[in-house]
Amino acid sequence: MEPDEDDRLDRAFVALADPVRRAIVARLSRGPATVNELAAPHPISVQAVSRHIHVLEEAGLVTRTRDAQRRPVHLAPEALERLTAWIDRYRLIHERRFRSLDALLDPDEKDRP
Amino acid sequence: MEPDEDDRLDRAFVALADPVRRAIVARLSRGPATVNELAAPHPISVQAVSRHIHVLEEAGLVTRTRDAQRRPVHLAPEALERLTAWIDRYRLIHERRFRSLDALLDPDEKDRP
DNA sequence: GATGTATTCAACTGACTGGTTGAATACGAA
DNA sequence: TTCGTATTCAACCAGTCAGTTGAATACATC
Repeated sequence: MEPDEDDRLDRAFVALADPVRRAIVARLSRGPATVNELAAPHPISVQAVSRHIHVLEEAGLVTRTRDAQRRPVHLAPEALERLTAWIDRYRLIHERRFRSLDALLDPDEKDRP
Repeated sequence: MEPDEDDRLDRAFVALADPVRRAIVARLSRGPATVNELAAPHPISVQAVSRHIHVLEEAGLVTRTRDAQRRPVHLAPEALERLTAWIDRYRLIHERRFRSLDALLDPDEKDRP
């Protein structure tokens, strides 16, 4: 059951922990781009960016296609959804618990927006 | 302008990149806990967990109170919101762009669920 | 086939990180 | 004051990671 589901989530969090990779994701949200295009804004070598993209790919955050010698990179929004799902899960558990605590301390306000 | 706003976001992403720290966040969503309580489920030393909590605190993901010699840790859901806000921002930009591309290629389906 | 461009592979390096153990601090209880 | 518990500080170590440069691969064009 769920062989590497946890692994994928972990890789996604690790991938977004790097500011360069987050910048790449931000750029890709506006459309696919090649490695060179993605490297241009950053003061690091193209090779380094290539490896960043590989990390994002392993995390399922991006996919790649072929176009002659180019390898355009595309955002894979499902992986981003998995991340927000994880975060929201615990955020909502916390919030729900908080509300019921409020209700406990202040029983008159049981039905509040 | 926004002195360390970026820094806070970065620390939050880095903090959640570690599975132990994510487990701590998950546990705290069900209510505050002491360092010892948080360390119990993990096969590492209490000192190590103490440092994990410190990282979470620096990222603004948790806060701490005093109770005699205990230092209960509480979840700070606003930081989690900042994370989802970042992710959703680019996820939505991507999705919006995708829809308008669809409409361009297939102009008849302008109003689809 | 030779050249140029886009990308990746390989080997190396310095910095950071997560773990350890041992000592220190803070506080309540006896 | 002494003892026990909770937590943190400090020094150390091994592994990981992001960057580098140089060589290799893949493809289009000349």
